[in-house]
Amino acid sequence: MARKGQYTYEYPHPAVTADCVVFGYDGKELKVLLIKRGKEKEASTTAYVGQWALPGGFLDALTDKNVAFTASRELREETGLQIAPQNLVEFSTYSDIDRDPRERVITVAHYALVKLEKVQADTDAEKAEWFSLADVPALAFDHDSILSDALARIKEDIHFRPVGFDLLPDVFTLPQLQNLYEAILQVKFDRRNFANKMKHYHILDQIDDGTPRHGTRTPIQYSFNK
Amino acid sequence: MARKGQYTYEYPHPAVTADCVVFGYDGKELKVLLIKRGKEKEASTTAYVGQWALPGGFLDALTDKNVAFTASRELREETGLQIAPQNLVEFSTYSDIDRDPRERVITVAHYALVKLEKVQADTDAEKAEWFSLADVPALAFDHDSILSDALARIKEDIHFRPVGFDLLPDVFTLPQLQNLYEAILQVKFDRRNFANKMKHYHILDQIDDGTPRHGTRTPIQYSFNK
DNA sequence: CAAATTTTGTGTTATTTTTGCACAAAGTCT
DNA sequence: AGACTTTGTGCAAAAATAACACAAAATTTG
Repeated sequence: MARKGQYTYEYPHPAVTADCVVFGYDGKELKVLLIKRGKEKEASTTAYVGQWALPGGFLDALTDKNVAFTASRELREETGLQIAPQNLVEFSTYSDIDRDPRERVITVAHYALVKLEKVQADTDAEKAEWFSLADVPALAFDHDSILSDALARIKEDIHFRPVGFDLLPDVFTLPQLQNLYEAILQVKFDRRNFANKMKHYHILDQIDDGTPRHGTRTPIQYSFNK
Repeated sequence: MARKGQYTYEYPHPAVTADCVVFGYDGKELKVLLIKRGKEKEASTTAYVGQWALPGGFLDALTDKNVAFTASRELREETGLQIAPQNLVEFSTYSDIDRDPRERVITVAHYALVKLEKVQADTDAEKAEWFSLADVPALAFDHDSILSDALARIKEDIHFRPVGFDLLPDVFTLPQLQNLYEAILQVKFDRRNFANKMKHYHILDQIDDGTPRHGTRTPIQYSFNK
């Protein structure tokens, strides 16, 4: 462990952290991964003990290649999830002078989209938990703002990037895809128009098309191509 | 002035800076404001001396309310331009471990759009200069990347925010507005379609409509409403 | 186990938005 | 004076979007 007061500078330096808003989708609702603060004994983690917060932590200024790397490393340490730095999308920086009671801390916020089924087993239940958006408690620091900013950002990004790729299982149904869009955008779509639009993009491969169907309740399965 | 080695921390801290990409428009081309490094004697400004760079500087961790405030302050100090923090749009953070040869420096990049005619007189010609995008020289640090990222970001934002508001004079013409869009998006529009679309948004007030016109070369003048 | 309810797939038409295209007059340049 | 450039204007075709109903399979309910 580092000796106290080892690092000195001519001018005051802030601490820099990287936080992660990790979204998953269970087929019904959007979920976000939160950690409970203070269970781990980190010397400097003495604020907001016992409160829920976004996973994240301090940049190691000597070794972390960049803040996305910090975010990835902290996420693994705090939740067990392994998400590569290039899959963490930086969306905003939070730098208000009083946002952390301990010292000046700037945080660079990232979001990530994961296939819940694939990572749920990796989640370290001792420290981390998946919350439905409606059930998210009051969070530490300014993490409420960060979370709502992340949601707003995804609402924009969904128009340009195929968010479904990342959030849905490899095999999924059109109702699932539509439900995901509705969960993110908070709107309702007409089923026929939604299906037509998706077909028009040519990003879906129909998997099971052997059965004769017309009027059925078991939906057709699709996968994304490319 | 601060005594050397006055600020000590248990863990290494990076320096944090805020940089500004300030865009202006002269009616023909997009311009960007650059400064020449090293003319001012700042103790820590010993890298890339003599090179052009984006204006910006170190966060004062003890007094700057947030990084937008830092950006605004440094912009004023380095170029003479006064742009309020809320008019600086943060768009990305640059944190690669070797991006500054002196020490670990994280920079939070902002962009701003200004009416060139209004601010050109304020620009401190000793230190700062407006460059057409085509004439921008190689920049210090990773500022080339920052500039091109800023341009990419504006190309997206122009679809949602009326950037013309900020870049054009209070009174302007449709050809000017179209030329601005073409300069930013690097495409050509049909004059009739462009005019129709703009009219459809109902954001333009026609100023001089007393004269009988049909076929003319002096374009109609408009202003933005609201 | 029968009836009611929910869920799914499918196609056409109307509306809106976007795109492509031509000419005549005013000003500028030579 | 003539040639050239710039500006304003409108309609028609094409594309994208939005509105809309029914029949069969599966599940739930009584």
